[in-house]
Amino acid sequence: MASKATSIDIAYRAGVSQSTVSRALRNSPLVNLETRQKIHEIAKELNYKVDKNASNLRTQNSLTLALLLCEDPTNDDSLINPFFLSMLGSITRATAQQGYDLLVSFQQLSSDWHGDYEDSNKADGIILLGYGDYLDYESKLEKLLLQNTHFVIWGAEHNNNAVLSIGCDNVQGGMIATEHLIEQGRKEFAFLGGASSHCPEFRDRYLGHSKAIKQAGLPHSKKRQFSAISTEESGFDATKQLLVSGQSFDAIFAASDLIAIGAIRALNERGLRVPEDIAVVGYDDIPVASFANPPLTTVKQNTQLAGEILVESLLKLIKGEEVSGQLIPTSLVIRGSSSI
Amino acid sequence: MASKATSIDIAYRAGVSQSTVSRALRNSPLVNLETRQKIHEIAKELNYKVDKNASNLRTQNSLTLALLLCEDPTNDDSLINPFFLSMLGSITRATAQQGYDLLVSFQQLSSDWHGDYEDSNKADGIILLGYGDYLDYESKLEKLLLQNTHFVIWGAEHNNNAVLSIGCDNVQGGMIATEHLIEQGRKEFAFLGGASSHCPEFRDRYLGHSKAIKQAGLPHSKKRQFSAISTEESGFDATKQLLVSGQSFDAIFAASDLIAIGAIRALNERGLRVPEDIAVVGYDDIPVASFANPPLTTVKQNTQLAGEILVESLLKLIKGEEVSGQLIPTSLVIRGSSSI
DNA sequence: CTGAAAGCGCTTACAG
DNA sequence: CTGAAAGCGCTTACAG
Repeated sequence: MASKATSIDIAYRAGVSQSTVSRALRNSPLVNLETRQKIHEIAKELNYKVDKNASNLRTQNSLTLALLLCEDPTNDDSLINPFFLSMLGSITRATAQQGYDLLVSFQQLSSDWHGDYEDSNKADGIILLGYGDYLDYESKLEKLLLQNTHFVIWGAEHNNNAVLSIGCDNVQGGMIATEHLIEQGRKEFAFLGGASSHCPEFRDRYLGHSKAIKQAGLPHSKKRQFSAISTEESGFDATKQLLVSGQSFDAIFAASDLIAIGAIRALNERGLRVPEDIAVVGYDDIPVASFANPPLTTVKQNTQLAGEILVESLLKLIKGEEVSGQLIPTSLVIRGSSSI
Repeated sequence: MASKATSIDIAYRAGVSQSTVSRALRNSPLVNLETRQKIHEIAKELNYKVDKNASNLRTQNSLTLALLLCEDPTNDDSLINPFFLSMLGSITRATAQQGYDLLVSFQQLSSDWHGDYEDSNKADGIILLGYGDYLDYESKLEKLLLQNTHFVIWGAEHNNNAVLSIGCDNVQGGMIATEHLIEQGRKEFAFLGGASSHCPEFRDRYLGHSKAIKQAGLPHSKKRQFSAISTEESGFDATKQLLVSGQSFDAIFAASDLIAIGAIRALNERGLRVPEDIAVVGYDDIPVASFANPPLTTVKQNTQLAGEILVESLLKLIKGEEVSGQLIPTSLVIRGSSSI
């Protein structure tokens, strides 16, 4: 094939200088309207597209964002948390809307990616998504800050104020889930999910959960909290532990839908019916939730909005505008697993 | 912050020329080992990363692939077919393994993306994924070919041999699903999914389905085929139509899991039990499948392998090596929806 | 083994 | 409103 057209080819055909072509294509008002139109026509004819590498090199920005999905290495290789997949969708859309491209990468928490994307001018900023162990994260984030990398992270608020984090209001989510269970007349609540600072999102859900119980004047016991990571298996195992613990309970609030689905399986195996014997509420509203048996009541995070805010905030950060972290409110989706 | 380090900064500190730095960083054996090591050290110290825009501009390639997900505009904005999401995961991984970056974009079939990525030198090649109407596609693909764009598409074989397509063997998939139903003693089969050339993947599944029935010497009737697109709603509607059609049937083979799940819902509403009254088999093995009620028997596509082959094929194409389309075999995952 | 130099294709002050 | 020119940060023939 003929090699790709350049702005010089266009200049030649239009009988103007290359600078004028460049201006015209960027719709500079400096260029005579007629000339501009003619140049646009020729560009279309030649199927010309501005070379991104050249223009980025010149302007020193890339109009590209990088999305790093940090997977928990404990997870199966082929399984990405469906919640993140949904976020990925909304981020892709939001990025495109702003006229940026999106570079996507899955990273093990262990790998050495800090700032790689921005340093090599591949991206103007980075969005970090991940449910990994929070504390392992810390040092990497520090390094990113040190390098003045532009980044936003999805999740709980950060101890370090310099880190811009956007997340759903997990405390509020834990509250509305638990309040709903209380309204259903439940009295003894188990919580499945890590409640330590290793996973602040789960911890905050637990905090909201506890708060709702106390506000209702019901007895709260830490003994009914069982750690789990966000997989069906882990939820299954945690529920087994709960069952053998001898703790009595009539409701489970799981820190994620996958945990909740594992819990339902464990309950069923034990001959317990959901919701008649035990009400179950999950978190995330992943696609599977509505197809679970029974359909899962769950706390929905507005991924559409979250993606938009994440992208907008990052762009503001890049442009040097004022930005602050945001908490996005959650809502409860009531299905069969919690109400008879 | 200090502005980003360049190869000149390194050259200055190392007391060599910038060309030598460039060579050393690319590990050229031309450069003295000692010098090379020193340069690498300094680079690390300065947190230097080769500027991608500059090097890409110079070498005229981008070490980037673009993934275009073409969504059916009929779909809800926020819902991406879970099968594609799984493909996205495997493609991301395969791309990274080959040392390439991945640009991801969701496109409406209607938008004017042809070759945009490659023309602007943002990517060396394009992977197309999508369940859209096949025929609408045609003209775009022709254009891509005309522009000598490097691309692979996921899906059925193409009429136009010049188009490199990688896909699972849909005929074989349709066969193993149906053979399984026959083994279960079923005799009258309904097929849910479009069987026209608008959607060759579904059509091929239908072909395999029909073939298996004929091979078993069982009666085959086109009247038991009902069109559906890959959504739960469409599966629900198609099953309603099937039910009012008066056709008798004891098994349903759905062209996708989402269709199958919709079918099960429609059957249940009608008071029919799965699998006792009607056996159901789906296609894709999306995450939801194992959580369906009953768990869905389905044809599994090896997305891991598919992603790898897609990426490898595209890279070969880019490098000008010999490539040809491939059919990836499928396997059957037997669950409760088809066997009692 | 190393350096000086050209050039990838743009954008944008500067001069007119 | 337009053009000539510099320069973004690399890679790589060319010459030594």
